[in-house]
Amino acid sequence: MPLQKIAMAKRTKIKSLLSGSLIGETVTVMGWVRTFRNNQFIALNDGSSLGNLQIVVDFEKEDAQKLKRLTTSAAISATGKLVASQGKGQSVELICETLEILGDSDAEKYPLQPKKHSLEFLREIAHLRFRTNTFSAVFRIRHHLAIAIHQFFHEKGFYYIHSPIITGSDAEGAGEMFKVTTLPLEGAPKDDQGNINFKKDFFGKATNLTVSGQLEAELAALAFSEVYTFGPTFRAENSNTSRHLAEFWMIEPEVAFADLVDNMDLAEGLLKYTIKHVVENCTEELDFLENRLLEEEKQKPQHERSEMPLKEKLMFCLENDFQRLTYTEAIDILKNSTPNKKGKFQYPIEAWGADLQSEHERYLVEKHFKKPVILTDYPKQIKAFYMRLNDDNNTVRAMDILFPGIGEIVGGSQREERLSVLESRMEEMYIPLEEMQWFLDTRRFGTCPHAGFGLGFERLVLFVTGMTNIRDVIPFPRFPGSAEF
RNA sequence: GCUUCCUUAGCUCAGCCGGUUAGAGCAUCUGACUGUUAAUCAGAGGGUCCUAGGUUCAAGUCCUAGAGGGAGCGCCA
Repeated sequence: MPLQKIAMAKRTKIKSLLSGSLIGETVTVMGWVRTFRNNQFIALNDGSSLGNLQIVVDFEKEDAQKLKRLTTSAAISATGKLVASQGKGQSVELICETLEILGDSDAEKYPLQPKKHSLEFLREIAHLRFRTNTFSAVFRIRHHLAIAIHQFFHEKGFYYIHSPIITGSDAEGAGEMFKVTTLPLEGAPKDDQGNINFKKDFFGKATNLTVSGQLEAELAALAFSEVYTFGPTFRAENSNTSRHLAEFWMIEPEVAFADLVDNMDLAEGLLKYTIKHVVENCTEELDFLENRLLEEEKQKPQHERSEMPLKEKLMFCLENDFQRLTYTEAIDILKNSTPNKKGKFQYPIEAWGADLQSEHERYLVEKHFKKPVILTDYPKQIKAFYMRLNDDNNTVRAMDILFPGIGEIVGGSQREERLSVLESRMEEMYIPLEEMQWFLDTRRFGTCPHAGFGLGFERLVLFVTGMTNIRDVIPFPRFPGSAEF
């Protein structure tokens, strides 16, 4: 039967065929050829699962010219009977009755081969890497994590708030911002002082891409009690690491009538809920990624290998409480640690008040406690203006969650709800008060204790998939010098 | 932004102390085989050795600069 006579909607997804319940039925499948072996066996993938469907063609009856077009990544439609497989590698297979090539794929030019490619190479052809097992597993898990996050908050009665992507506030204080303007780069209108006159710009003022939805989420939290945002955020920092992106997705819950302990409980609960969701719903993908990692580890020297396979690492994270301690306690541990005494730290710990470097965080998480760590009550000098000042007048009710291999995955705090304290903190840190009156109104009209945090979505995806470069867990990564596609 | 390593066929890599016509596996193409599992077997084609200078009788190999990439650091999520 020619394709035109089959409604596209009549196709059956490969995932449901692989479950075996449709054995004996005649079905139509559509997908992309992964391999074509022995002039008989097509491994077909349609993205519905990691597994391929084996399609058996009768090369003695089929047109030889058509079979030559069954190249890697050609799109085809096949109709036939689903039967139990005679071969050993799969439980079911489709005995092909009609075969149609929907889209050819020139084998001489197509860059992907049925073999291992380096992640660096695939990053250069990010538009095609969806078609590999590794990236299909990663992005399927990314989807499930996003769904789990919404589900978690919805079940708890949180409302999903859409904070703006273009922001008129330039005092969010979380990093360099990308400017948004329709003014021409050359010959932009100037004011009396010779500065660019943003009154002539599209919005009548200077605007930027948001670096955080937190301040807007606080406005909503002081009406809805419990809200969260989940959207893209942008940082124009020149960060060249495997953990930073210029465009990334962030989850920012904000809760009224909550303190720092509630905040830590919420964050730990969210992380465990979403990881558990993936463990339960993405078994195939986790198995694949775990094996991939094991293969990769074989190439490495002993001391660089990770201590646990992927799934064990996730289960360990689910089954153990995160280690909670104050910054001050952490400094004591670090001061008395072997690497500090032996001068192994590049930045030795000498006095209270120093910001912790990556090497210190890694020591605490990977060597000392060997599990996720929540650090609280940092010196006020190294934290943001909106964090609640403790009675010691020295530390703030901040918390960072540190994960093995990732570092900081969550940063949050109980917010400063006292207007006068907040105003004096803002003055100390040179935050322009006059531009932040809308924010300060929350502290004027029915202020209350509240807390919230930001969770870096890609860092969560990194942890759950075991990938090591953040550019491999977002479809089209943006970072300094690169905005392809 | 800083430190460090890398760049040789479509991909992954070898190429010794600077010395003849730069190699392998996979992929591709041609043929054989026909229940394969990254199929197998035989054969063929495929190179701006990242770019530009320099040293040298001689440079893929040494030096300088630039471009691209990785890892680490800082900023953070």
